[in-house]
Amino acid sequence: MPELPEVEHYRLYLQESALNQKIVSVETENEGRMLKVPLAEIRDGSVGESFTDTDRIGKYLFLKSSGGKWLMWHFGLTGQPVYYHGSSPPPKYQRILFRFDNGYQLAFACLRKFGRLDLADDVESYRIKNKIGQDAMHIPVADFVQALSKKRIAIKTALLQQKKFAGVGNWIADEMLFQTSLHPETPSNAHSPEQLAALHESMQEIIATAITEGGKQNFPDHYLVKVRKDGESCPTCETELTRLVVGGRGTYICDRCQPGT
DNA sequence: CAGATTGTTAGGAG
DNA sequence: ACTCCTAACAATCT
Repeated sequence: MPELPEVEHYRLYLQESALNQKIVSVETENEGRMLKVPLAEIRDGSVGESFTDTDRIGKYLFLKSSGGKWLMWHFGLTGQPVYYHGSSPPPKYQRILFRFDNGYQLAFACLRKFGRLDLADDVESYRIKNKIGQDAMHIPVADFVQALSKKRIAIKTALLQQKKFAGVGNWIADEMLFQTSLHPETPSNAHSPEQLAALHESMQEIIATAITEGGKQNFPDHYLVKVRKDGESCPTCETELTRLVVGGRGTYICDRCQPGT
């Protein structure tokens, strides 16, 4: 669920709620699997400090600590930050908790525990070390075209890889291919530069729309995402949608609008 | 109840 | 060393 636009919302949410309050503790109950470094290191970088800034690359969110380190949050499939007052009940599936000295707390809630918390010296070195690509919102069209021209794998699988550019997830990839009338199983390198440029433009448009619109109900009617499920029909031609599995992920297409080669 | 869901990665094959 | 593919991960919903 949390793809680039949702993580951007999380970033703005934290920017406006969780900054500039002294952190008094970090707690977790047996959720070591969500920590990529020992809890003691997270505590060392946080307790007694406060968060002073936010950043984001693709689906990776960063919170700067006044101690100098950055905390990296990755939300996996079901993760969510929740800022709330300690007198309120905790959110469901709270896994990791930061307490502030003003009585408020910041939870990493995560139903399926695929979320991850990590420490970084700085955002750019973390990006390089972990081989995360440029943010999908900011990658120049030439770099985008070049990245996809080299791969033999299915275009949809290529779009989901975070190493060339980061932030595209399952529904955005389907939406991009639908809007450009491309078939998800066509080899990435079988596309013309013009087709790839169109894909880039569609990616920018979808991400920008998703960030400003927020909820999926507010997307324009011609978007696939509004009807992206079994039994629904194509917003353009009303053909019933087809479900495929591409690279192990559920994929919806319109056979008529996206015929492939 | 079997199967799908979602993002990422470890592991293995070529 | 590289590219590509699959399965695994957790927990819930259909």
